[in-house]
Amino acid sequence: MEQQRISDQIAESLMAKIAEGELKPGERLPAERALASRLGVSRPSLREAIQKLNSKGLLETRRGGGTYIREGIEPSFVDPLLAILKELPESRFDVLEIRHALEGSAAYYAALRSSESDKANIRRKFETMIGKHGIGDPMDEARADAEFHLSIVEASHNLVLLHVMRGLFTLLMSSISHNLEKLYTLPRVFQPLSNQHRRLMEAVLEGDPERARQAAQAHLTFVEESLQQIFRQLASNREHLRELN
Amino acid sequence: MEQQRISDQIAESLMAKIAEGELKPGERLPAERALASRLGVSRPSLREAIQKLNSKGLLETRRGGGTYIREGIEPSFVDPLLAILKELPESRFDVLEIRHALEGSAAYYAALRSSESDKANIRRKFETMIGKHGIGDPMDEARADAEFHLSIVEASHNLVLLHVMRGLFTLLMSSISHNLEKLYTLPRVFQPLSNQHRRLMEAVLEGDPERARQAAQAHLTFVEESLQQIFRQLASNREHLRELN
DNA sequence: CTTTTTAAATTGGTAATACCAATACTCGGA
DNA sequence: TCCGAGTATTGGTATTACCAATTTAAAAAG
Repeated sequence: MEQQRISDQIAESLMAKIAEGELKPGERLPAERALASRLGVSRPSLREAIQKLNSKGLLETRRGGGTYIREGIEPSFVDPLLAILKELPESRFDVLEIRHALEGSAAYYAALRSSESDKANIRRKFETMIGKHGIGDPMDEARADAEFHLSIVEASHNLVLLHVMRGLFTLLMSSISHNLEKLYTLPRVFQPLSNQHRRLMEAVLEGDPERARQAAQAHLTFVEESLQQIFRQLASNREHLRELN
Repeated sequence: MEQQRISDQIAESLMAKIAEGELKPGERLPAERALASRLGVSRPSLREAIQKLNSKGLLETRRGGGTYIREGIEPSFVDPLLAILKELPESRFDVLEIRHALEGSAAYYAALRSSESDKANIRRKFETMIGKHGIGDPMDEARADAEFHLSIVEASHNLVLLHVMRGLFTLLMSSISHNLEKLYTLPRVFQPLSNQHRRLMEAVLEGDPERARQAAQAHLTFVEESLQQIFRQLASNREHLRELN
């Protein structure tokens, strides 16, 4: 009675992989023949599954080119927001407030649920983030920072949370990208940041939920205050310029 | 130059025939082999078209039986993320975990920042929610419940938070709609819910951030546990049915 | 050495065929 | 008239082959 079409099973499994982030938007799917043999199914069955996802708008197929995962899946939460943020710069801190609430929980559940591979991934992202510092590309460093935080969110094994956080990061990146370098180049800001990241990671790796939550919240409080200072400074600079006119 | 897949052409033609009434709901489609040869296409191509319409909910296929045109015409969801998460039942509790983290903050900031009109709006939504109880439409009651919570989020004056929460509510509604009535019809569940709502509202109206946060979190904890119980009970019911076979 | 051209490899699209499994139907027997 | 077994029908899956568009890389021209 539990007889499910295998094309449905395939479609479900692919959707799960997209939802879990194993397959990222814009990425290319393996060729049909290769994927079919890897999944141990026939090519027609795989194609039926692909057509379904295609009609749902999750995939995009170009004849002779390949099958790609459609972009614009995350913006379902974010899309209307980009317009808002352009009109209302103050809402930058709205994003930080939400991160403050969410990252604490993410760290908490990550400490509880993370598998060994999750932990290895977090460590790897931490190392690359450290390695990016001082090379001179603040945007690259910011991306590595975001990926470190997202690796913790992934380890929380909450798919909805992962999607929301991804949306928030793209939002944050696009709204304060020009001010990010300040956050990474000032030594008296970077050193505490690095320490906070390390404490957060260690709490998660050791499986201490409460400490992880506190570490995440302390980190976000610091980021929030640092950005506040930077923006205040910029504002006062603008004031000075205005006086000079 | 814009070459269309013939499976798409078939799907389109079938949809047109359904729309024009040439194929009526409940009616049976010709057998795949017959229809394929009548349309002059191969069976795999026809099958791909059928799978697409199948995943859109327009057709219903029974192995060995035949393919029928579905009676109920449901509004098809366009949101890809929604489509994904609807297929993953675990995501229900993912949403609740996030609400747990976010609604506490929303209540906190609402207590700090709400204007007089915000407070009036919250009161109004609370009254309508109470008024809906016992009339017999659980879905309507659930909607009023959601609007009450959203009125508090609005009062937090965080636009990004408002958008995220709206998305989460539609997700929650669509994923547990069939189980919602249990949450509102059982008296021993409704009474505590109502009290929690009142305490949350009072804390916000009186401008007590910490109490508001605690009230929101206590409420979510209760909802989470109640839904866990309901789902566990449903699962055990299914077990019993299975034993009877 | 760079640019352009061309040919081969890769990839999705379609078709034909065979066989399996579940269902529907028919016909014979009670 | 009803019921049950057998058969035909129907959807599900796999295999194979070939076509068409694209991509890639090698080769040729500058």
